[in-house]
Amino acid sequence: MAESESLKALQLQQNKRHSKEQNDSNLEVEGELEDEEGEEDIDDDDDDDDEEEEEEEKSQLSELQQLTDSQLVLSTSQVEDLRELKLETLVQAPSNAILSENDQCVGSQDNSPLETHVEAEFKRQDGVSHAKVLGSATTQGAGAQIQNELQSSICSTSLSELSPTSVTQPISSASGPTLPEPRLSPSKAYNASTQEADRQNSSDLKSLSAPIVKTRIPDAYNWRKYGQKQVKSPKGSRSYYRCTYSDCCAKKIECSDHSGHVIEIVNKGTHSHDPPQKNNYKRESKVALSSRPILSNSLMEHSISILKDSDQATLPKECMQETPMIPDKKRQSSSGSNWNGRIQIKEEHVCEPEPKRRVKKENLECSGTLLKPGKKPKFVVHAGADVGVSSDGYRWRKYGQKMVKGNPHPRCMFISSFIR
DNA sequence: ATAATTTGACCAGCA
DNA sequence: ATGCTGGTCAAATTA
Ligand SMILES: [Zn+2]
Repeated sequence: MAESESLKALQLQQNKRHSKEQNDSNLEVEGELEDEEGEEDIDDDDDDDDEEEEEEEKSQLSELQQLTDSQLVLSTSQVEDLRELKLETLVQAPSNAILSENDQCVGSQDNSPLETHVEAEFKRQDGVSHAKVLGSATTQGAGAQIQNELQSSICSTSLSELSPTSVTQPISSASGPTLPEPRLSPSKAYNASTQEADRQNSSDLKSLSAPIVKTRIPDAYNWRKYGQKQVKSPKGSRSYYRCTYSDCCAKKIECSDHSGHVIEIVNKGTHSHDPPQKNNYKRESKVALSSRPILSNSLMEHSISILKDSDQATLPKECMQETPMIPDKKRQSSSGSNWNGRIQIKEEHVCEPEPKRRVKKENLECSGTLLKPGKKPKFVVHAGADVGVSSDGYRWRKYGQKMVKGNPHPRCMFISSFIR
């Protein structure tokens, strides 16, 4: 077992190294399964040709329009809306929507293959610290944050109806106009971050009737991946993302199964800001074009389970096993594609920040004088005048200044000017 | 040149 | 103490 695992890992790595060659073969493979919808997954091979990207996107868009038109009634004149709506419409649950104000939901038909589930699980544990949770369960406003996030894929209205125990109910998603606007440009950070899973998918995915699964749940925020781990027990991987917004400490963890499908997303912490909304960028349009369809593809055949929780301790591993899929079937799938497409989204609100935080090495160095080889100690002192005695007691002379992205303030470089 | 991702190492908590 | 695991860091790599 272990051997096969490592072998797989090796292969994966090779895939990465020679992704382009791999792409070719993958394309062949995919070719068999999506003759008709093949156009949708241009993203697969667009690594090389930036130039054609746009054109392809345009054509893709028209394809999209056709597709969507066939599925539901949309005014095609509103291309913008269409782009946004694509996702939601696809995500839309069958007609038995709970939603009453389905003005927002563009006429959903039953032919959508997909269900959307909202699961809320609130386990009361020993009473402590869960008042908050319950609060958020019963009052809609408890977390604007949560609302925001949920809204991006699911109608928020149903949330208020969730019972405190554990509910799974199909709802109609698509909160069209009410969306804070969308998941837009996570694109870059995001697309890239999916690559690994994508590659896996492209090889494993064969038997799925849908095109490529770009495993990514849209949300309006930009995430940067800062870690990934292989996990054994459910066998898969876990990706760690952090919100790119400065000073925002929101994180999320994506758990994928062995074939790279995201089976669970855990949101940790709350954003200290509103979802980014940059429509003024030129690139944005492009990005939007390319990213939205991708996302929608990914969601087409999924069910999404959203699971709210305040504390991971309340959700032991059982849940992990519960959610992914029916245990019986999961094994034998020849291509590992029996994954039933359910993604669980979980909200976690940690009261106290990260008890687990690793101690910064700088601190270690400072205190313990143990220096990693090749690491230089770094000291940060308060800025003073261009020349003069700084708060560290030494005299520095400014010799440069540059702007650093993401930081409104310029970075000034100082050189020690020896005095007496 | 710059920023984002990958990936092995590291740390802390737990059994 | 030992090993395992989840989470994070950061150098190297990639885009
Ligand atoms: Zn944020």
